[in-house]
Amino acid sequence: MQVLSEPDVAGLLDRSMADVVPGGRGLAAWQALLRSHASLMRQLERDLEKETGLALADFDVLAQVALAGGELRMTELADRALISRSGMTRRVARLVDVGLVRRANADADARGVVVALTDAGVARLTEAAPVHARGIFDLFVARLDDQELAVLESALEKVTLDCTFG
Amino acid sequence: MQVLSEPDVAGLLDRSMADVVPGGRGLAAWQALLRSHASLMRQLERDLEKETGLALADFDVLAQVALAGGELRMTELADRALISRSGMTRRVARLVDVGLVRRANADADARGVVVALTDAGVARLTEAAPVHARGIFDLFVARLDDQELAVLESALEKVTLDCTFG
DNA sequence: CTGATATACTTGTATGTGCAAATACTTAGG
DNA sequence: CCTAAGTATTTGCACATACAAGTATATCAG
Repeated sequence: MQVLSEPDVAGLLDRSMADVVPGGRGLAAWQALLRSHASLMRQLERDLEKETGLALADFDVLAQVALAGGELRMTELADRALISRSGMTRRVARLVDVGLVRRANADADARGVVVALTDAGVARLTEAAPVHARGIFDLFVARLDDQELAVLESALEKVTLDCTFG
Repeated sequence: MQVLSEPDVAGLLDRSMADVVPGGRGLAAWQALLRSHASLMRQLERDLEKETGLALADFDVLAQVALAGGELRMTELADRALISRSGMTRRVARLVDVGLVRRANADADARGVVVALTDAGVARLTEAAPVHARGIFDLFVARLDDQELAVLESALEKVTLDCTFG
């Protein structure tokens, strides 16, 4: 069935892209980035949830606080976890409810809040970290050689923007 | 302030990782993947929304339908857009409301639905595609050389899983 | 033809998200 | 001091999402 007003819908995108991106160069890499990220995150999320009952988003908060040495301000936490400040407010609220994290006033700034791990949070993180590490290793690191990892790291850093949002 | 029950929270993760991932090999690449993806998606989403009023998620539906030659089944569309089937049901419903897409019964399967672009959808896609293509080019393709793009493509394909969900 | 099982899609439900506005505090200027 | 502008965080809101269960159709064994 030919529709006269849409003579070549299939080529529409190809042509638009080709006009802007010479030869479609790099588009396959871009799509590989989208697909790999989506599938890896999905799998890691599922595995972690199933084996530890912890959502990846929540694990990330615990991990970032630990990596920072035990406590972090909300804004810094949001930046490192790559989500909005308001999103972090709610995540932390949930984690406080569950008792994995506690909030305290920042020493020198009455506006500020510092988030720290509770003992239960440390215990939970200690239990979950190896599971997640294992997942990253099996699904990502182990499938790539040193050169690929090195190129990935440097190339992906080149295309990383520092757009905070809020 | 030393807390005896948490002697070295900072090292907790490093040690967990090191136990599983020898030498922390590849972790920097993993983090670069997370950061680059988050920042790029955010920026592309903002730019497209600002310049065309179209959400990236909606653009993606139009683009996938066009790439497929004009029409696609729901399940196939969900797979290609990397979201759940139920999510796609709602996305398409929104796009139908706005008039960018139409639904029809699949020819040989009364359970099936095919999604196709309306004239307005084609027009909108034609307008938005160059904007998005330009964004991908400026933020991603142009910052990398041919070898980096080639390694990215092949390496990221190696770590892509085919985990559909629903 | 019939019942069992599989597939395509949608809906109920709970939850997570970002933006913009609101709140509370801080800092700089006069 | 005291006001204006800036910063840290939280809420109102609207919306997007996934999972599980539900509905409708298809397929296949006997």
